[in-house]
Amino acid sequence: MSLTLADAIERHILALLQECGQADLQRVVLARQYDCAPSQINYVLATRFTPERGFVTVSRRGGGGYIRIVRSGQPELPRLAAALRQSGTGVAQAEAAAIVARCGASGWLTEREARMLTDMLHRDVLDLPLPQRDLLRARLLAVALLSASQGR
Amino acid sequence: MSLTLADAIERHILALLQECGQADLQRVVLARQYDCAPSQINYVLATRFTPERGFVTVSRRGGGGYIRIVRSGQPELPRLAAALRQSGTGVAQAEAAAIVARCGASGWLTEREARMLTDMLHRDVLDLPLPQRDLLRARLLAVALLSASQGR
DNA sequence: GGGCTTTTGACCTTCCCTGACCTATTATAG
DNA sequence: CTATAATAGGTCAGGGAAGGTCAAAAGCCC
Repeated sequence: MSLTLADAIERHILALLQECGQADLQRVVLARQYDCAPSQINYVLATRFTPERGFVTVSRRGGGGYIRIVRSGQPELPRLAAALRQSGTGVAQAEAAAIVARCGASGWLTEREARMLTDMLHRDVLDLPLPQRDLLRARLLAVALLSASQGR
Repeated sequence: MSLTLADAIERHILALLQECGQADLQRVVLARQYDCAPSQINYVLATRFTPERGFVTVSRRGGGGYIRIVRSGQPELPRLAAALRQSGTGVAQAEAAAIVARCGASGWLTEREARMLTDMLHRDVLDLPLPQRDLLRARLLAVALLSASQGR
């Protein structure tokens, strides 16, 4: 559909990232290339290259200034998954729900993903006697979080 | 046999779908073409291109906004969930993966959701003896699909 | 007339893009 | 060394361009 300016710039930056795994650019230069206001670049960064979408940006002002965009893995989720796995202990329904809710609130999971997980981990669904039920829940949750952290 | 405006617009969109399997349109443009209120387009979408009838619509607002309608030949999520539940029988891993993949391909699930489900439903994760394992997988999948269908 | 579907219009939310102004960093003149 | 100029990025409010919602009016068919 009709490519907006923001979309075009997004692609440009994504292409750079594809090439080198990191995109260095100068705001005014890119703005001139696309014949737009420099702040448009900030708009693209703010709406498309957010931490929530797995990017971090660093920049420097003044002479020789630049903007650098890099893909950031999502360390939180793998770390959480590892913690769950290591503990080797089970996870109660309420505990799981709290973890999922926190991940949702901080943007690591979408609202829909959070809802799916919460529903799936309900005791009536797992339907096992108690020591095993919580263990299964822990495994499922760990796998889900790990899986969610793989790319986007 | 009176052809209402809504019917005409429905045919128009169906024709577009026939051509390319996907219909992209701009609301105001189509409204002008049929000399009607823009919200009339929404009415047609809401009454004729519903998930129940096998369509998904996505849209973007603001400059460069558009509406996209795609046919998803795949069974609707709640229906699938109900089928899984009713059958009362288990679901093998390969079967589950295929279902999830189809849902992903037709846009009912995001790529990430599909990956999460596939991973969660792996036999090593469920880790139960065989009649129960497939039954648990069926329950999990049904709940997940149902949950995913609950709004966006 | 009663109950359905269709159609419209007023109002809302979201997204794009810019311009004016601000802050940080470096270069340079005195 | 310090003050100032030059350079570069950051922020924010606001206007315009879409699409979304909802209730009320208008048709239509018993």
